[in-house]
Amino acid sequence: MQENQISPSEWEIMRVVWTNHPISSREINDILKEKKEWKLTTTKTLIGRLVKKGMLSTEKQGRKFEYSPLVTEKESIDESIDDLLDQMCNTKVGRSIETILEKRTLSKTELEQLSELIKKKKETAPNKIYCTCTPGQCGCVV
Amino acid sequence: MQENQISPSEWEIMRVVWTNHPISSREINDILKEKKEWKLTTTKTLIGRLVKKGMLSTEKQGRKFEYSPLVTEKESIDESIDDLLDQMCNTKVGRSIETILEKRTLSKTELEQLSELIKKKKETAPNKIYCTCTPGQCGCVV
DNA sequence: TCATTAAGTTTACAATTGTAATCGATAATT
DNA sequence: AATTATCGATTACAATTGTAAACTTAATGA
Repeated sequence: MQENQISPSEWEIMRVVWTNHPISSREINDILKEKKEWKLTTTKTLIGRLVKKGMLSTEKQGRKFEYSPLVTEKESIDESIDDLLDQMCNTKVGRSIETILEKRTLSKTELEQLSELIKKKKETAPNKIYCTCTPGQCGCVV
Repeated sequence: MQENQISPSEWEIMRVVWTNHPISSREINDILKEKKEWKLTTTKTLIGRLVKKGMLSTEKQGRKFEYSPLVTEKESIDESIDDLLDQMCNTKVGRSIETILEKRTLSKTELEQLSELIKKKKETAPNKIYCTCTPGQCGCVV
């Protein structure tokens, strides 16, 4: 199936480790206590899977283990976004960004940065986006 | 687990049906022939699951069935995006959009529309985005 | 009419994921 | 030293997903 992605539950663990590391399984579990009503063993299972997937490193600290991330949060987020966008036609990406912008709140600064970036992109932007979908999977007239 | 989402393989089917409907299972399979080397039965299984999930409607047309979408492509795309963004801190959304813009090519028209939208959003944008993450799951200083 | 197609349905089976109990080793406590 | 509390590791088990064979029924062609 898919090549070693981070599942939603695993993502919860990763966020904790990205924020605090090195960190022990108990500490991870404590942090997630209210949000997810997981038993300690559940947390441990997820940690184990993340270690096996190469997402977390372990270091024996005395008798216990301390975990640290082997991938960055940005990397992982970007990958998820890519996976998502790869599922749709190129010509739908623009509209999707619009939808995000409509629904989510960004700060003035963030919007300003986006404006800048867009201005720059406009210089080299094509007049038309070409669809590369399998014929029959999108209605674009290329 | 997750509430009736569309899996990647199912998504392939949906794209075909969104583009061409009503459509029969054989036609769907023909369209996907080169992209996915699925047996006809595989296609049928996926169609069956989508019908069960309420994503496709069936209509008996003589002896065979014709399938049509019960959800729109935009709805589905937006939902996927929401699921993804919900996994991250509010304060990371802006940066994520930037990343998309950097990596994907948008047309002049699309960029123009985004500019417009951003301009409008700026009027009501806050100076700061507030993080609502579980403490310990992100490093934002709120 | 009888065999062959073709449609959908049922069954299958491994991998992934969500969730957790149990086990074995080690450390801390009494 | 004996007991208990902790760790990580192993095992468990159902739901979802990817992928497909087998089955049933109805239609079509010989």
